Amino acid sequence: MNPPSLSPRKRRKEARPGELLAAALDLFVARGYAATRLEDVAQQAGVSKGTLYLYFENKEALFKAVIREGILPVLAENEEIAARHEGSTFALLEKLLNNWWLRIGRTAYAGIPKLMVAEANNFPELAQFYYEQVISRCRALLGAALRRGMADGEFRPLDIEVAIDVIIAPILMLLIWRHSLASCAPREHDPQHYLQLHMDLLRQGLSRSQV
Amino acid sequence: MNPPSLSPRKRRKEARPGELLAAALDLFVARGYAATRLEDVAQQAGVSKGTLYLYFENKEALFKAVIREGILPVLAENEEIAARHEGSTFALLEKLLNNWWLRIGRTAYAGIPKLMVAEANNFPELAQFYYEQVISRCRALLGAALRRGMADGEFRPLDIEVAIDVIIAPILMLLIWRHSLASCAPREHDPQHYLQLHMDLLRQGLSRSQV
DNA sequence: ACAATTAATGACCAACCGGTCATTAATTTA
DNA sequence: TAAATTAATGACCGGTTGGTCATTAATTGT
Repeated sequence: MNPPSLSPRKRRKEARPGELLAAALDLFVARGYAATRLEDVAQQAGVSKGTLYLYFENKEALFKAVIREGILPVLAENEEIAARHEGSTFALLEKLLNNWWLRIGRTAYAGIPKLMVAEANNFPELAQFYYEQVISRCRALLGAALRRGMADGEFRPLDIEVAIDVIIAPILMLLIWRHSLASCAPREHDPQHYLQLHMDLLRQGLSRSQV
Repeated sequence: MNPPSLSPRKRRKEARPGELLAAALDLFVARGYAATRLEDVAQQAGVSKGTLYLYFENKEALFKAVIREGILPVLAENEEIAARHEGSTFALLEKLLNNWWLRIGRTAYAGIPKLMVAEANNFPELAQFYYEQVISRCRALLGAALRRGMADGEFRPLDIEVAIDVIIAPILMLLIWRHSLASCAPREHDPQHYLQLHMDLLRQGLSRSQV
């Protein structure tokens, strides 16, 4: 039916998974989980749909692999940073934010939080996975930092669990906005500037002594 | 084919649109725009799919009608509150937040921001509509308040456009969280408590004089 | 009572997509 | 070189859904 062997059908067992994961990240982030067709993922990775199923059991496994390969290592890195840190707790918050920006915020992985928010209700399996693997660890990390800051009097006393949410919210919204309605807005804001203002408000808002 | 007139086929031209809009809001919020089947909307409103198309041209028109009927009136209300307000600007922010909570935050409409974020990329038509009708007006309202607070020295000087985003972020994330991954979290936080903490941080973070 | 009007129905269509599997062919082994 | 192995393919299946339209029947007017 098609011209014989016009397709350069090469066997590259080692490279396929990585290329499929990269294509999957791109398309999942651009279109969401449900709306991403596996045939498109395969095509963008330069293989056929059948080949994708050779390397990943199904759509869900493919998605989980994207998270595992891309997000979890950065989390481990930030946990390491917190463990090694000496100095003011606010400086630790800045370090964590900075590394997060370099490894997630400015990369394609920045689209994952919006995707999870968007699909959580329709794919509870995925939501559970993401909550346990990513969110709970993030919260634990930030919670420990806040406790540290309050314990030595750098921060004023606050409900830790609630404060975690309030503090992370603008950071998450930055990503969510840029991956959803930002295209409708007349002008794009500078993310560095946005994060700077958030940290400014936070420095003054958290402080115990009114500097 | 089916038992004759077992169905209580009643003609209720006046009531149908409202009932269809209520059902649509419920399902759109629960499942998202793309994943909501119009047959389910019709069924929940007690009519057949054909009847839905008698009152709304298509899925998009149905969704826009939900926004128009439910969200825009509240926006007008808040614009009115701001116009009439006298007293400190921070008190105005509290008034606006309070009315927003009563009319949107604690109702089913609270699910709309998550829906828009989730579907914006795949339905640019809808995103444009929402940005122009809702978001730009919200931003204008908050921007005017911030300008007022800075002009009379109550707030310290900040980049208005960026501050709008940073300040709204935790409020939006409250809704987004509750309509997405909250079901995975072990314990539910009290939204009033969350908003209170946000306003506390903000009062101290925005203030010029260090009270 | 009977015809005219129109609200309401639901079978149907075309398009779409996750996942399967028999077939093809690149590569390795002997 | 020939046989064995396995990477890669793509036609196909079952299930789904937005939207259409010919038909049915509730209501209204005379």
